[in-house]
Amino acid sequence: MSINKNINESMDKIMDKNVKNVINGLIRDYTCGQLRTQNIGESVTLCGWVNKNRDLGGLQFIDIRDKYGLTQLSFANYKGDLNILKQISLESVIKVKGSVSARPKEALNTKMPTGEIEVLVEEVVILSKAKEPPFLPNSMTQATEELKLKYRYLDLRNKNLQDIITLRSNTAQKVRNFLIDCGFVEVETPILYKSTPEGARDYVVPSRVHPGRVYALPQSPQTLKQLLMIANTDKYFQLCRCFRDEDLRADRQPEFTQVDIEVSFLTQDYIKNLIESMMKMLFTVPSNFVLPVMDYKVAMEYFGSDKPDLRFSLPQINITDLFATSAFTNLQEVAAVVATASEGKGLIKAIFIPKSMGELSRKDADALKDVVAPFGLNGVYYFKVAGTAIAGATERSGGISKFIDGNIYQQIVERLRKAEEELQHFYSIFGHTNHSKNANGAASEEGMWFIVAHKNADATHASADVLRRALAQKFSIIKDFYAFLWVNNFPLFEYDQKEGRFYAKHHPFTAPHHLDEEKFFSNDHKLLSECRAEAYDLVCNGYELGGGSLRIFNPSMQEKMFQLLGLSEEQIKNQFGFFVEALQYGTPPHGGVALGLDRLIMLLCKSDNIRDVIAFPKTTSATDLMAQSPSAPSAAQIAELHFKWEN
RNA sequence: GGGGGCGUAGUUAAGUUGGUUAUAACGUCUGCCUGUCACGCAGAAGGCCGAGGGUUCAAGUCCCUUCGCUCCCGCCA
Repeated sequence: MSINKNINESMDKIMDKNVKNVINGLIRDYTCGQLRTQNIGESVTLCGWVNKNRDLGGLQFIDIRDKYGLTQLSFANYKGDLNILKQISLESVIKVKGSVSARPKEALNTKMPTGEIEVLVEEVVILSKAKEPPFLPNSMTQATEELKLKYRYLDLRNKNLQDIITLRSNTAQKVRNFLIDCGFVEVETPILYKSTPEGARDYVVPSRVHPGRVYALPQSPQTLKQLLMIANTDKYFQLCRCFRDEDLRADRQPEFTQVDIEVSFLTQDYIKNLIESMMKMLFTVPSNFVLPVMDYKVAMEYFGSDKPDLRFSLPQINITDLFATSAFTNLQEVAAVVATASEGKGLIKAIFIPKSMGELSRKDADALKDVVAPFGLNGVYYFKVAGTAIAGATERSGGISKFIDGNIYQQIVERLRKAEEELQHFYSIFGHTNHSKNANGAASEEGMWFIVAHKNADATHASADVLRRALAQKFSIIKDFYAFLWVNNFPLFEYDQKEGRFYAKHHPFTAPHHLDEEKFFSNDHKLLSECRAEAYDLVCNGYELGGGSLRIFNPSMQEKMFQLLGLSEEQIKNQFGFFVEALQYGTPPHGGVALGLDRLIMLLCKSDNIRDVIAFPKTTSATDLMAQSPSAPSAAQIAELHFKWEN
C-alpha cells in the first residue's frame, strides 16, 4: 500500500493535531506513541496490544502498540517471574506500569518516534490474552482481501486504516463546519422511503405492518431535498447514506455516503464557487486555485471521457474523415459508418507520444490490445515518426505506416496542433507542455502515434480513454497533484436505441440549458438529442467526485420532461404525483450538487480502493464476509412479512 | 448477465512436460542467547493442494461443474 506515505500530507491539512479537551478517567497515562526524552524518569502506565516479542535470553523486550504508535518495553529491571512472558502472546492486550528510561546510546532507534526511550517494566497485567490470530495486522506479508474482510477488526488495528478513519471523521466535520458557516442547515431525510423508477435498482424493505408493500432505501434524497427548497429551507445539506443495488467496482459500494447540497435562488456559479472553496479547504492546492471549467463536448472530443484525468496531457484527436477512402479497409470501414437516427457513427481517434517521453517496442505496442479489448476493439494501430518536418525528412515506419501518406500525416499533425491550441487554457493551469511544437517553436514530430477505431463512437471514446491512461502510466508522466475540473453543458438526454426512447442523462428533474429551451419543447428528435442540460460534474484525477444540476421548477416543464421520457399519466401520478403537485404551490428556482464522500477520502489518502475508506465494507458481490450478510430470513420473519419465499 | 486473474501448512507464496516422502519464509511449540527493534542460532509440529465430478497405471498439475475473493464490460437517472 502506498497509502502510508501519501496520507501524511492530507492528514496535516485536515487534522487538528491537538486534542482540545482532555477528559480524565482512563486507565493509562500516555498513549503508545507519546513518550519522549522529556518524560524520562516519570512513572507511567501504558496499555496496548503486543506487537512484537523479543527475548534475547538475559534481556527481554516487548513492543506495545495502540492507534497512536509503538513503545518498547524492557524487562531488564523486572522483579517478578519472567515466565509471564510466555503467557504474553502476540496481539494480547496488556497494561504495564514502569519508569521511562533513556536507551543506551548504541541502542537508539531513529526509525521510530519513541526510539530514544523505553519503559522499564515493573508491573505487567494481561488484560486479554489473544489466541493466535489468522494474520498479524502489522505483518510484512499482507493477508488476502478475503481474510482481511472476514477479520476486519484485525485489519483495522493497522495504523494506516485507523489514520484513514480519523481522516474521514475530520473531513466530514470540516465539511459540516464549512457549510454551516456558509449558512446551510443539515436536515435528515428518511431512510425508509419510496421506490424511484428511472434510476438504479432499489434495495427494498418489507414490513410486518404492510403486507405486499415495500419501502425502498434512497438512492439519493433527490426529491426530498427539492421539497425542502419548496418548503423554504433555502440552503440544505446532509451527509447521507445512499443505497444502490447495482454491481460493484473498485470505487463503488452498494451503500455509500454523499455530501448532499441544495440551494434556492441560485445560478450555476453559486455551486461552482461553493465547491471551489470547499475543495480549497480540504485539499492541498495552490493558493490561487480555481476550478477550470470544461465543456462536456471538449472533454469527449479530446479525452473520450466526461471525467478526464488532467494530471497529464495526451489529448486525442478525431481523424475519422482522413480514412474515408483509405486502402486500409479496417479504418476505411469505420470511417464509412454514418450516423442514422438509431445508430451512432464510426470514430477513429489518435494519440501522440513524443519520443522525449519514450518509445514502445513492437511487443509492448501489440500488448495494448488487451487494454482496449473490453470495449470490443481488436487492437491498437500505431506507427512511428522519425526526423523533423522542418528538415523535410519525416520518416514513418512500423505498424500501419504504409497507409499513412504524406497528405494524411500532415493533417494529423495539424490537428494535434489545433487541439493543443484549444486546450491551451487547461495546459497552462495544469502545467502541461505542448508536444506539437518544441521550445523553439519548430515542429518536433518524432515519436509514436496510436490509433483506435470502432464503428460505434462510444467504444472508440472509451478505448481512447483507457489507452490514454495506460500510456501515461507506462511512460510515468502522471504528475502528483489534484487536477480538479468542472465539466458542464452535459446533454440532457441519452437515447436508448434498443428501447427507442430517451433517458435522462442526469435525472428527470434536471433543467434544460437556458439557451436550449426551444429545443426542449420542439418535439423534434434531432433537436432534443442536441439539447444540453444545466448539469455539471466535479472531476478530479479521472474520478467523478460529484455532480449536480439546476432543477426544473416549472410544473409544466416537469410534466413535459416526464412525457419525453415516455412516462404515462398513470406512472407520473403514482410515482411522482406528490412531487408534481408540490411544484404547483410556489417553487423557487433551485439546484444543487452531491459529492461522494468516500471518493473524496480516497483522493485525500491517495487510495485507489473504496474499501480502504470504509470501516466495514462489502465485497464485490455485496456481501459482508465478517457478519455473513445477507442471510436467510427466519421462518418467523417470512411468516410475519407475508412473504412467499422460493429457493 | 459477460470476460480476465487468483484459491497449495495458521499466514504469504514456490511447485518444471502429469511421475518418489508437496517446498520456503513468517507465525506456533521446544531449547540456547544481556541491547534487540524484520533480533540471532538449533530443532519440532503443522496439508481435504477451495469443493464436487472426470481423464489416466499415476492429478496440486489436464478436462468439466461449482463456490469464494478480485479487476473489468454491461449496469450505476
